[in-house]
Amino acid sequence: MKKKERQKIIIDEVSINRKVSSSFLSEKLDVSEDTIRRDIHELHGKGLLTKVHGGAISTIQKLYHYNEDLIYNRENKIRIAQKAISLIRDSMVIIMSGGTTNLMLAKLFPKDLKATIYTYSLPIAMQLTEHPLIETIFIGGKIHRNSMVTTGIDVIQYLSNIRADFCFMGVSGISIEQGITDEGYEVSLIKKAMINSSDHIVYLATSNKLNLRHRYDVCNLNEIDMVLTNLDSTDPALKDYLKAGLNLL
Amino acid sequence: MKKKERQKIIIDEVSINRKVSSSFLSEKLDVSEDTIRRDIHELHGKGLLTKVHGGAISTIQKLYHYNEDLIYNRENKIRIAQKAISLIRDSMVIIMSGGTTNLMLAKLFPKDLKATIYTYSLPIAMQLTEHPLIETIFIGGKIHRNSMVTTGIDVIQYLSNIRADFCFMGVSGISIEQGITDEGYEVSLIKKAMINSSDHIVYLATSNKLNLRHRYDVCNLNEIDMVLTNLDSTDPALKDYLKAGLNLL
DNA sequence: TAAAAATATGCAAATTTTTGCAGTATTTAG
DNA sequence: CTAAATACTGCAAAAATTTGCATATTTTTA
Repeated sequence: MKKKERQKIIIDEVSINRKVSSSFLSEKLDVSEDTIRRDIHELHGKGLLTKVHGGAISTIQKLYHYNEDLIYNRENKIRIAQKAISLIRDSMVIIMSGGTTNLMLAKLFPKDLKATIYTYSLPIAMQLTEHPLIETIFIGGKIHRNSMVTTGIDVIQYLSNIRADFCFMGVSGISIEQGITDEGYEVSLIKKAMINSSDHIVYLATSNKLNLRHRYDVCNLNEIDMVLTNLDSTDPALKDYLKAGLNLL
Repeated sequence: MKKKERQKIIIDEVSINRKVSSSFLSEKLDVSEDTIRRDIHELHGKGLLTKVHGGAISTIQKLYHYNEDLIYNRENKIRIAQKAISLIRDSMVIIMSGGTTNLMLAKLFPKDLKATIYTYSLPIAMQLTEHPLIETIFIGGKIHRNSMVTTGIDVIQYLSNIRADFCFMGVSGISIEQGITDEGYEVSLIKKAMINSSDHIVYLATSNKLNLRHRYDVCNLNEIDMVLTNLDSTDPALKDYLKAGLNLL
Protein backbone atom coordinates (compact mmCIF):
# COMPACT_ATOMS: atom_id res chain seq x y z
CA MET A 1 0.00 0.00 0.00
CA LYS A 2 1.34 3.36 -1.03
CA LYS A 3 2.03 5.96 1.57
CA LYS A 4 -0.51 8.51 0.37
CA GLU A 5 -3.37 6.01 0.41
CA ARG A 6 -2.39 4.76 3.77
CA GLN A 7 -2.25 8.23 5.27
CA LYS A 8 -5.69 9.02 3.91
CA ILE A 9 -7.07 5.95 5.65
CA ILE A 10 -5.36 7.00 8.87
CA ILE A 11 -7.00 10.42 8.69
CA ASP A 12 -10.40 8.85 8.05
CA GLU A 13 -10.01 6.41 10.93
CA VAL A 14 -9.06 9.18 13.29
CA SER A 15 -11.99 11.30 12.09
CA ILE A 16 -14.46 8.47 12.70
CA ASN A 17 -13.05 7.16 15.95
CA ARG A 18 -11.42 10.25 17.39
CA LYS A 19 -8.58 8.17 18.89
CA VAL A 20 -6.82 5.30 17.16
CA SER A 21 -3.91 3.16 18.28
CA SER A 22 -0.81 2.47 16.24
CA SER A 23 -1.20 -1.26 16.76
CA PHE A 24 -4.76 -1.21 15.45
CA LEU A 25 -3.71 0.69 12.35
CA SER A 26 -0.72 -1.55 11.83
CA GLU A 27 -2.97 -4.60 11.69
CA LYS A 28 -5.69 -2.95 9.69
CA LEU A 29 -3.29 -1.68 7.06
CA ASP A 30 -0.93 -4.65 7.16
CA VAL A 31 2.25 -2.64 7.72
CA SER A 32 4.68 -2.44 10.60
CA GLU A 33 4.03 -0.24 13.61
CA ASP A 34 7.16 1.64 12.69
CA THR A 35 5.58 2.66 9.42
CA ILE A 36 2.43 3.81 11.20
CA ARG A 37 4.51 5.74 13.67
CA ARG A 38 6.27 7.52 10.84
CA ASP A 39 3.01 8.29 9.11
CA ILE A 40 1.54 9.71 12.30
CA HIS A 41 4.65 11.79 12.84
CA GLU A 42 4.36 13.21 9.35
CA LEU A 43 0.63 13.90 9.56
CA HIS A 44 1.14 15.57 12.94
CA GLY A 45 3.76 17.81 11.36
CA LYS A 46 1.20 18.85 8.76
CA GLY A 47 -1.36 19.58 11.44
CA LEU A 48 -3.74 16.93 10.16
CA LEU A 49 -3.90 14.97 13.40
CA THR A 50 -2.33 15.03 16.85
CA LYS A 51 0.20 12.42 17.85
CA VAL A 52 -0.39 10.88 21.26
CA HIS A 53 1.30 8.07 23.11
CA GLY A 54 0.47 4.82 21.33
CA GLY A 55 -1.48 6.42 18.50
CA ALA A 56 -3.21 9.55 17.28
CA ILE A 57 -6.25 11.70 17.96
CA SER A 58 -8.19 13.85 15.59
CA THR A 59 -7.60 17.53 15.04
CA ILE A 60 -10.10 20.03 13.70
CA GLN A 61 -9.59 19.70 9.99
CA LYS A 62 -8.37 22.72 8.14
CA LEU A 63 -9.06 22.11 4.49
CA TYR A 64 -7.26 25.17 3.31
CA HIS A 65 -3.53 25.04 3.70
CA TYR A 66 -0.96 27.70 3.27
CA ASN A 67 1.99 26.99 1.04
CA GLU A 68 4.73 29.16 2.37
CA ASP A 69 7.27 27.89 -0.14
CA LEU A 70 5.46 29.79 -2.85
CA ILE A 71 6.04 33.20 -1.38
CA TYR A 72 8.34 35.19 -3.58
CA ASN A 73 11.09 36.94 -1.63
CA ARG A 74 10.23 34.92 1.41
CA GLU A 75 13.37 35.47 3.47
CA ASN A 76 13.04 39.22 3.06
CA LYS A 77 9.44 39.13 4.16
CA ILE A 78 10.37 37.13 7.23
CA ARG A 79 12.93 39.77 8.13
CA ILE A 80 10.36 42.54 7.81
CA ALA A 81 7.77 40.59 9.79
CA GLN A 82 10.24 40.07 12.60
CA LYS A 83 10.89 43.80 12.77
CA ALA A 84 7.14 44.40 12.91
CA ILE A 85 6.71 41.88 15.71
CA SER A 86 9.18 43.82 17.84
CA LEU A 87 6.68 46.73 17.86
CA ILE A 88 3.74 44.73 19.10
CA ARG A 89 2.52 44.39 22.67
CA ASP A 90 -0.28 42.38 24.21
CA SER A 91 -3.76 43.90 24.09
CA MET A 92 -3.07 46.12 21.10
CA VAL A 93 -5.60 46.83 18.40
CA ILE A 94 -4.13 46.39 14.94
CA ILE A 95 -5.36 46.88 11.39
CA MET A 96 -3.71 44.74 8.71
CA SER A 97 -4.04 45.45 5.01
CA GLY A 98 -3.40 42.66 2.47
CA GLY A 99 -0.32 41.19 0.81
CA THR A 100 2.15 38.45 1.49
CA THR A 101 4.37 40.39 3.87
CA ASN A 102 1.38 40.92 6.14
CA LEU A 103 0.47 37.27 5.67
CA MET A 104 3.95 36.29 6.83
CA LEU A 105 3.56 38.64 9.77
CA ALA A 106 0.25 36.99 10.68
CA LYS A 107 1.97 33.63 10.57
CA LEU A 108 4.89 34.72 12.71
CA PHE A 109 2.91 36.42 15.45
CA PRO A 110 3.79 34.73 18.74
CA LYS A 111 1.36 31.97 19.56
CA ASP A 112 0.62 33.61 22.89
CA LEU A 113 -0.02 37.07 21.47
CA LYS A 114 -3.22 38.59 22.82
CA ALA A 115 -4.55 41.25 20.47
CA THR A 116 -7.50 42.40 18.41
CA ILE A 117 -6.84 42.42 14.69
CA TYR A 118 -9.03 43.92 12.00
CA THR A 119 -8.40 42.80 8.44
CA TYR A 120 -10.14 42.69 5.08
CA SER A 121 -7.90 39.93 3.66
CA LEU A 122 -9.20 36.36 3.43
CA PRO A 123 -5.77 34.69 3.62
CA ILE A 124 -4.71 36.79 6.60
CA ALA A 125 -7.94 36.06 8.44
CA MET A 126 -7.48 32.38 7.80
CA GLN A 127 -3.93 32.49 9.07
CA LEU A 128 -5.04 34.30 12.22
CA THR A 129 -7.36 31.42 13.12
CA GLU A 130 -4.17 29.59 14.15
CA HIS A 131 -3.60 32.07 16.96
CA PRO A 132 -5.70 31.11 19.99
CA LEU A 133 -5.50 34.45 21.76
CA ILE A 134 -6.02 36.75 18.82
CA GLU A 135 -9.51 38.13 18.31
CA THR A 136 -9.87 38.55 14.56
CA ILE A 137 -12.54 40.85 13.14
CA PHE A 138 -13.12 40.48 9.45
CA ILE A 139 -14.27 43.60 7.64
CA GLY A 140 -16.96 42.44 5.24
CA GLY A 141 -17.73 43.63 1.74
CA LYS A 142 -17.52 42.56 -1.86
CA ILE A 143 -14.62 40.20 -2.52
CA HIS A 144 -11.98 41.33 -4.99
CA ARG A 145 -10.96 38.08 -6.61
CA ASN A 146 -7.27 38.48 -7.37
CA SER A 147 -6.16 40.13 -4.18
CA MET A 148 -8.68 38.27 -2.01
CA VAL A 149 -9.64 41.31 -0.03
CA THR A 150 -13.01 43.01 0.46
CA THR A 151 -13.86 46.30 -1.22
CA GLY A 152 -16.74 48.75 -1.25
CA ILE A 153 -18.28 51.50 0.81
CA ASP A 154 -19.00 48.98 3.63
CA VAL A 155 -15.30 48.59 4.26
CA ILE A 156 -14.64 52.31 4.42
CA GLN A 157 -17.62 52.88 6.66
CA TYR A 158 -16.61 50.12 9.01
CA LEU A 159 -13.07 51.46 9.24
CA SER A 160 -14.32 54.94 10.07
CA ASN A 161 -15.90 53.55 13.24
CA ILE A 162 -12.85 51.92 14.76
CA ARG A 163 -9.66 53.11 16.40
CA ALA A 164 -6.46 51.08 16.15
CA ASP A 165 -3.01 51.44 17.70
CA PHE A 166 -1.19 50.34 14.58
CA CYS A 167 -1.88 49.86 10.93
CA PHE A 168 0.47 47.48 9.11
CA MET A 169 0.23 48.40 5.48
CA GLY A 170 1.73 46.54 2.58
CA VAL A 171 1.67 45.80 -1.15
CA SER A 172 1.56 49.15 -2.89
CA GLY A 173 4.65 51.32 -3.50
CA ILE A 174 6.54 54.09 -1.76
CA SER A 175 8.54 57.01 -3.07
CA ILE A 176 9.94 60.20 -1.66
CA GLU A 177 7.81 62.55 -3.72
CA GLN A 178 4.47 60.77 -3.55
CA GLY A 179 4.62 58.75 -0.32
CA ILE A 180 2.49 55.60 -0.47
CA THR A 181 0.56 54.94 -3.67
CA ASP A 182 -1.59 52.11 -4.90
CA GLU A 183 -2.73 50.69 -8.22
CA GLY A 184 -6.47 50.71 -7.56
CA TYR A 185 -8.67 53.70 -6.79
CA GLU A 186 -10.96 51.89 -4.41
CA VAL A 187 -8.12 50.21 -2.56
CA SER A 188 -6.41 53.60 -2.19
CA LEU A 189 -9.55 54.97 -0.48
CA ILE A 190 -9.67 51.95 1.81
CA LYS A 191 -6.05 52.43 2.74
CA LYS A 192 -6.70 56.09 3.45
CA ALA A 193 -9.49 54.97 5.79
CA MET A 194 -7.14 52.51 7.50
CA ILE A 195 -4.65 55.31 8.06
CA ASN A 196 -7.31 57.65 9.43
CA SER A 197 -8.37 55.00 11.94
CA SER A 198 -4.90 54.27 13.25
CA ASP A 199 -2.60 56.03 15.67
CA HIS A 200 0.53 54.71 14.00
CA ILE A 201 1.16 53.79 10.39
CA VAL A 202 3.82 51.18 9.73
CA TYR A 203 4.59 50.52 6.11
CA LEU A 204 6.06 47.11 5.25
CA ALA A 205 8.12 47.04 2.07
CA THR A 206 10.51 44.62 0.48
CA SER A 207 13.26 46.61 -1.19
CA ASN A 208 11.79 46.11 -4.66
CA LYS A 209 8.82 48.28 -3.60
CA LEU A 210 11.02 51.26 -2.81
CA ASN A 211 10.85 54.10 -5.34
CA LEU A 212 7.84 52.51 -6.93
CA ARG A 213 4.91 54.76 -7.77
CA HIS A 214 1.35 53.91 -8.71
CA ARG A 215 -1.54 55.91 -9.98
CA TYR A 216 -3.46 56.63 -6.77
CA ASP A 217 -2.18 58.48 -3.74
CA VAL A 218 -2.69 56.92 -0.34
CA CYS A 219 -0.69 59.22 1.94
CA ASN A 220 2.38 61.46 2.16
CA LEU A 221 5.65 60.37 3.65
CA ASN A 222 5.09 62.58 6.69
CA GLU A 223 1.94 60.65 7.61
CA ILE A 224 3.92 57.42 7.98
CA ASP A 225 5.34 56.71 11.41
CA MET A 226 7.73 54.01 10.34
CA VAL A 227 8.89 52.01 7.36
CA LEU A 228 10.12 48.44 7.79
CA THR A 229 12.17 46.94 4.98
CA ASN A 230 14.37 43.90 4.68
CA LEU A 231 17.37 46.21 4.41
CA ASP A 232 19.41 47.40 7.32
CA SER A 233 18.43 50.98 8.13
CA THR A 234 21.96 52.14 7.22
CA ASP A 235 21.71 50.77 3.69
CA PRO A 236 22.50 53.36 0.97
CA ALA A 237 19.18 52.63 -0.74
CA LEU A 238 17.42 54.12 2.27
CA LYS A 239 19.52 57.28 2.49
CA ASP A 240 16.93 59.55 0.92
CA TYR A 241 14.17 58.20 3.12
CA LEU A 242 16.23 58.90 6.23
CA LYS A 243 16.97 62.37 4.92
CA ALA A 244 13.25 62.93 4.42
CA GLY A 245 12.85 62.31 8.14
CA LEU A 246 11.34 58.86 8.05
CA ASN A 247 11.74 56.35 10.87
CA LEU A 248 13.34 53.12 9.74
CA LEU A 249 14.01 49.88 11.52
CA MET B 1 18.71 18.59 -8.39
CA LYS B 2 15.61 17.28 -6.69
CA LYS B 3 12.25 17.85 -8.23
CA LYS B 4 10.83 20.04 -5.48
CA GLU B 5 13.77 22.44 -5.53
CA ARG B 6 13.68 22.64 -9.26
CA GLN B 7 9.97 23.41 -9.35
CA LYS B 8 10.41 26.17 -6.83
CA ILE B 9 13.03 27.79 -9.06
CA ILE B 10 10.69 27.48 -12.02
CA ILE B 11 7.94 29.29 -10.11
CA ASP B 12 10.35 32.03 -9.08
CA GLU B 13 11.63 32.48 -12.63
CA VAL B 14 8.11 32.73 -13.98
CA SER B 15 7.18 35.22 -11.25
CA ILE B 16 10.15 37.44 -12.10
CA ASN B 17 10.03 37.17 -15.86
CA ARG B 18 6.35 36.48 -16.51
CA LYS B 19 7.17 34.17 -19.43
CA VAL B 20 9.98 31.65 -19.50
CA SER B 21 10.98 29.15 -22.17
CA SER B 22 11.57 25.46 -21.54
CA SER B 23 14.94 25.64 -23.27
CA PHE B 24 16.10 28.48 -21.01
CA LEU B 25 15.07 26.58 -17.91
CA SER B 26 16.64 23.40 -19.19
CA GLU B 27 20.02 25.14 -19.50
CA LYS B 28 19.71 27.10 -16.30
CA LEU B 29 18.82 24.05 -14.25
CA ASP B 30 21.02 21.61 -16.16
CA VAL B 31 18.28 19.06 -16.87
CA SER B 32 16.68 17.87 -20.08
CA GLU B 33 13.86 19.78 -21.70
CA ASP B 34 11.70 16.76 -21.17
CA THR B 35 12.12 17.13 -17.43
CA ILE B 36 11.21 20.80 -17.59
CA ARG B 37 8.20 19.98 -19.69
CA ARG B 38 7.04 17.49 -17.10
CA ASP B 39 7.58 19.96 -14.30
CA ILE B 40 5.60 22.63 -16.14
CA HIS B 41 2.83 20.15 -16.81
CA GLU B 42 2.65 19.28 -13.13
CA LEU B 43 2.76 22.89 -11.92
CA HIS B 44 0.05 23.79 -14.43
CA GLY B 45 -2.10 21.02 -13.00
CA LYS B 46 -1.69 22.56 -9.56
CA GLY B 47 -2.64 25.98 -10.87
CA LEU B 48 0.73 27.46 -10.01
CA LEU B 49 1.57 28.59 -13.54
CA THR B 50 0.09 28.37 -17.02
CA LYS B 51 1.64 26.12 -19.60
CA VAL B 52 2.15 27.72 -23.03
CA HIS B 53 3.80 26.49 -26.17
CA GLY B 54 7.55 26.31 -25.53
CA GLY B 55 7.36 27.30 -21.86
CA ALA B 56 5.23 28.79 -19.14
CA ILE B 57 3.70 32.07 -18.02
CA SER B 58 2.88 33.21 -14.55
CA THR B 59 -0.46 32.87 -12.84
CA ILE B 60 -1.79 34.93 -9.96
CA GLN B 61 -0.42 33.07 -6.97
CA LYS B 62 -2.90 31.59 -4.59
CA LEU B 63 -1.03 30.79 -1.43
CA TYR B 64 -3.91 29.02 0.20
CA HIS B 65 -4.79 25.71 -1.37
CA TYR B 66 -7.71 23.48 -0.79
CA ASN B 67 -7.08 19.84 -0.05
CA GLU B 68 -10.18 18.08 -1.21
CA ASP B 69 -8.83 14.63 -0.28
CA LEU B 70 -9.30 15.52 3.35
CA ILE B 71 -13.02 15.95 3.18
CA TYR B 72 -14.69 13.21 5.15
CA ASN B 73 -17.60 11.61 3.29
CA ARG B 74 -16.51 13.33 0.14
CA GLU B 75 -18.45 11.31 -2.40
CA ASN B 76 -21.68 11.87 -0.51
CA LYS B 77 -21.07 15.58 -0.39
CA ILE B 78 -20.43 15.68 -4.11
CA ARG B 79 -23.77 13.97 -4.68
CA ILE B 80 -25.59 16.52 -2.54
CA ALA B 81 -23.79 19.42 -4.18
CA GLN B 82 -24.80 18.18 -7.62
CA LYS B 83 -28.43 18.08 -6.54
CA ALA B 84 -28.11 21.64 -5.24
CA ILE B 85 -26.59 22.80 -8.51
CA SER B 86 -29.66 21.58 -10.39
CA LEU B 87 -31.68 24.21 -8.51
CA ILE B 88 -29.54 27.15 -9.45
CA ARG B 89 -30.07 29.60 -12.28
CA ASP B 90 -28.03 32.52 -13.52
CA SER B 91 -28.52 35.85 -11.74
CA MET B 92 -29.79 34.32 -8.52
CA VAL B 93 -28.96 35.69 -5.10
CA ILE B 94 -27.82 32.98 -2.74
CA ILE B 95 -26.85 32.80 0.92
CA MET B 96 -24.44 30.02 1.90
CA SER B 97 -23.84 29.00 5.49
CA GLY B 98 -20.62 27.12 6.43
CA GLY B 99 -19.51 23.49 6.35
CA THR B 100 -17.82 21.18 3.92
CA THR B 101 -20.90 20.28 1.92
CA ASN B 102 -21.37 23.95 1.09
CA LEU B 103 -17.65 24.17 0.36
CA MET B 104 -17.98 21.31 -2.10
CA LEU B 105 -20.98 23.06 -3.64
CA ALA B 106 -18.93 26.24 -4.02
CA LYS B 107 -16.23 24.24 -5.75
CA LEU B 108 -18.63 22.51 -8.11
CA PHE B 109 -20.58 25.57 -9.22
CA PRO B 110 -20.30 25.84 -13.01
CA LYS B 111 -17.41 28.06 -14.00
CA ASP B 112 -19.80 30.19 -16.03
CA LEU B 113 -22.37 30.64 -13.26
CA LYS B 114 -23.39 34.25 -12.87
CA ALA B 115 -24.75 34.87 -9.37
CA THR B 116 -24.45 36.94 -6.23
CA ILE B 117 -23.45 34.92 -3.20
CA TYR B 118 -23.43 36.06 0.42
CA THR B 119 -21.42 34.00 2.87
CA TYR B 120 -19.84 34.29 6.29
CA SER B 121 -17.41 31.39 5.76
CA LEU B 122 -13.75 32.09 4.99
CA PRO B 123 -13.11 28.82 3.11
CA ILE B 124 -16.24 29.22 0.99
CA ALA B 125 -15.35 32.82 0.14
CA MET B 126 -11.89 31.72 -0.87
CA GLN B 127 -13.27 28.96 -3.05
CA LEU B 128 -15.66 31.39 -4.74
CA THR B 129 -12.73 33.54 -5.89
CA GLU B 130 -12.16 30.81 -8.50
CA HIS B 131 -15.47 31.64 -10.17
CA PRO B 132 -15.03 34.60 -12.50
CA LEU B 133 -18.70 35.49 -12.82
CA ILE B 134 -19.75 35.09 -9.22
CA GLU B 135 -20.01 38.26 -7.15
CA THR B 136 -19.11 37.21 -3.62
CA ILE B 137 -20.12 39.36 -0.67
CA PHE B 138 -18.48 38.44 2.57
CA ILE B 139 -20.48 39.16 5.71
CA GLY B 140 -18.00 40.58 8.20
CA GLY B 141 -17.79 40.07 11.94
CA LYS B 142 -15.74 38.38 14.58
CA ILE B 143 -14.08 35.20 13.35
CA HIS B 144 -14.97 31.97 15.09
CA ARG B 145 -11.72 30.06 14.93
CA ASN B 146 -12.74 26.43 14.58
CA SER B 147 -15.55 26.81 12.08
CA MET B 148 -13.90 29.75 10.28
CA VAL B 149 -17.09 31.72 10.04
CA THR B 150 -17.97 35.18 11.32
CA THR B 151 -20.25 35.71 14.31
CA GLY B 152 -21.78 38.59 16.20
CA ILE B 153 -24.57 41.13 15.95
CA ASP B 154 -22.99 42.57 12.78
CA VAL B 155 -23.72 39.37 10.89
CA ILE B 156 -27.35 39.26 11.99
CA GLN B 157 -27.85 42.91 11.19
CA TYR B 158 -26.29 42.56 7.78
CA LEU B 159 -28.48 39.57 6.96
CA SER B 160 -31.62 41.43 7.98
CA ASN B 161 -30.97 43.93 5.19
CA ILE B 162 -30.71 41.53 2.28
CA ARG B 163 -33.10 39.35 0.31
CA ALA B 164 -31.95 36.10 -1.25
CA ASP B 165 -33.60 33.57 -3.54
CA PHE B 166 -32.05 30.58 -1.81
CA CYS B 167 -30.29 29.78 1.38
CA PHE B 168 -28.11 26.65 1.31
CA MET B 169 -27.73 25.61 4.87
CA GLY B 170 -25.47 22.90 6.21
CA VAL B 171 -23.60 21.46 9.21
CA SER B 172 -26.08 21.28 12.05
CA GLY B 173 -28.64 18.47 12.45
CA ILE B 174 -32.19 17.71 11.42
CA SER B 175 -34.96 15.70 13.05
CA ILE B 176 -38.67 15.30 12.62
CA GLU B 177 -39.62 16.74 15.99
CA GLN B 178 -37.24 19.67 16.18
CA GLY B 179 -36.45 20.55 12.58
CA ILE B 180 -33.00 22.08 12.14
CA THR B 181 -30.93 22.54 15.27
CA ASP B 182 -27.41 23.73 15.93
CA GLU B 183 -24.77 23.34 18.62
CA GLY B 184 -24.07 27.02 19.21
CA TYR B 185 -26.52 29.67 20.39
CA GLU B 186 -25.05 32.47 18.35
CA VAL B 187 -24.79 30.38 15.19
CA SER B 188 -28.43 29.36 15.63
CA LEU B 189 -29.46 33.04 15.67
CA ILE B 190 -27.40 33.68 12.55
CA LYS B 191 -29.02 30.76 10.80
CA LYS B 192 -32.45 32.05 11.78
CA ALA B 193 -31.47 35.36 10.21
CA MET B 194 -30.34 33.58 7.03
CA ILE B 195 -33.68 31.84 6.84
CA ASN B 196 -35.62 35.07 7.39
CA SER B 197 -33.73 36.69 4.52
CA SER B 198 -34.32 33.92 2.01
CA ASP B 199 -37.26 32.94 -0.15
CA HIS B 200 -36.28 29.28 -0.19
CA ILE B 201 -34.46 27.22 2.40
CA VAL B 202 -32.52 24.24 1.14
CA TYR B 203 -30.96 22.09 3.80
CA LEU B 204 -27.91 20.02 2.79
CA ALA B 205 -27.33 16.91 4.88
CA THR B 206 -25.19 13.83 4.58
CA SER B 207 -27.16 10.89 5.95
CA ASN B 208 -25.24 10.87 9.22
CA LYS B 209 -26.82 14.22 10.07
CA LEU B 210 -30.37 12.87 9.84
CA ASN B 211 -32.13 12.39 13.17
CA LEU B 212 -29.44 14.34 14.90
CA ARG B 213 -30.52 16.95 17.39
CA HIS B 214 -28.57 19.78 18.97
CA ARG B 215 -29.28 22.16 21.77
CA TYR B 216 -30.47 25.24 19.88
CA ASP B 217 -33.47 25.46 17.53
CA VAL B 218 -32.97 27.04 14.15
CA CYS B 219 -36.29 26.33 12.43
CA ASN B 220 -39.18 23.86 12.14
CA LEU B 221 -39.45 21.30 9.40
CA ASN B 222 -42.31 23.22 7.81
CA GLU B 223 -40.06 26.23 7.22
CA ILE B 224 -37.71 24.21 5.04
CA ASP B 225 -38.49 24.11 1.35
CA MET B 226 -36.24 21.22 0.48
CA VAL B 227 -33.76 18.80 1.96
CA LEU B 228 -30.94 17.40 -0.16
CA THR B 229 -29.16 14.31 1.05
CA ASN B 230 -26.81 11.82 -0.53
CA LEU B 231 -29.58 9.22 -0.34
CA ASP B 232 -32.10 8.58 -3.05
CA SER B 233 -35.37 10.22 -2.08
CA THR B 234 -37.01 6.77 -1.95
CA ASP B 235 -34.59 5.50 0.68
CA PRO B 236 -36.30 4.03 3.78
CA ALA B 237 -34.29 6.31 6.04
CA LEU B 238 -36.18 9.25 4.54
CA LYS B 239 -39.65 7.78 4.90
CA ASP B 240 -40.61 9.82 7.96
CA TYR B 241 -39.39 13.04 6.38
CA LEU B 242 -41.51 12.41 3.31
CA LYS B 243 -44.48 11.65 5.54
CA ALA B 244 -43.90 14.92 7.35
CA GLY B 245 -44.44 16.64 4.01
CA LEU B 246 -40.86 17.57 3.23
CA ASN B 247 -39.58 18.00 -0.33
CA LEU B 248 -36.64 15.73 -1.06
CA LEU B 249 -34.42 15.41 -4.07
C1' DT C 1 10.34 -0.36 41.50
C1' DA C 2 10.63 -3.66 37.65
C1' DA C 3 8.58 -5.15 33.59
C1' DA C 4 6.15 -4.16 29.55
C1' DA C 5 5.12 -1.19 25.94
C1' DA C 6 6.21 2.46 23.04
C1' DT C 7 9.54 5.27 20.69
C1' DA C 8 13.76 6.65 18.34
C1' DT C 9 17.83 5.68 15.52
C1' DG C 10 20.61 3.65 11.97
C1' DC C 11 20.77 0.73 8.15
C1' DA C 12 20.22 -2.34 4.10
C1' DA C 13 16.76 -3.96 1.12
C1' DA C 14 12.64 -3.06 -1.27
C1' DT C 15 9.71 -0.05 -3.63
C1' DT C 16 8.47 3.97 -6.01
C1' DT C 17 9.46 7.89 -8.64
C1' DT C 18 12.09 10.42 -11.82
C1' DT C 19 14.97 11.02 -15.72
C1' DG C 20 16.98 11.06 -20.36
C1' DC C 21 16.55 8.88 -24.58
C1' DA C 22 14.55 7.30 -28.94
C1' DG C 23 10.88 7.42 -31.82
C1' DT C 24 6.54 9.45 -33.23
C1' DA C 25 3.08 13.09 -33.51
C1' DT C 26 1.74 17.89 -33.56
C1' DT C 27 2.41 22.76 -34.00
C1' DT C 28 4.64 26.80 -35.68
C1' DA C 29 7.07 29.78 -38.79
C1' DG C 30 8.58 31.08 -43.21
C1' DC D 1 3.33 23.60 -48.26
C1' DT D 2 7.77 22.14 -45.98
C1' DA D 3 11.14 22.19 -42.47
C1' DA D 4 12.11 23.07 -37.88
C1' DA D 5 10.73 23.20 -33.29
C1' DT D 6 8.05 21.45 -29.75
C1' DA D 7 5.30 17.95 -27.44
C1' DC D 8 4.03 13.24 -26.34
C1' DT D 9 4.71 8.22 -25.37
C1' DG D 10 7.06 4.19 -23.82
C1' DC D 11 10.94 2.38 -21.65
C1' DA D 12 15.15 1.09 -19.02
C1' DA D 13 18.31 3.02 -15.89
C1' DA D 14 19.16 6.06 -12.18
C1' DA D 15 17.77 8.36 -8.18
C1' DA D 16 14.94 9.06 -4.33
C1' DT D 17 12.03 7.45 -0.85
C1' DT D 18 10.04 4.06 2.06
C1' DT D 19 10.04 0.02 4.82
C1' DG D 20 11.00 -3.55 8.26
C1' DC D 21 14.40 -4.96 11.32
C1' DA D 22 17.61 -4.78 15.17
C1' DT D 23 19.01 -2.32 18.94
C1' DA D 24 18.93 1.21 22.37
C1' DT D 25 16.28 4.44 24.97
C1' DT D 26 12.26 6.36 27.08
C1' DT D 27 7.73 6.15 28.92
C1' DT D 28 3.93 3.86 30.97
C1' DT D 29 1.81 0.47 33.78
C1' DA D 30 1.02 -2.50 37.58
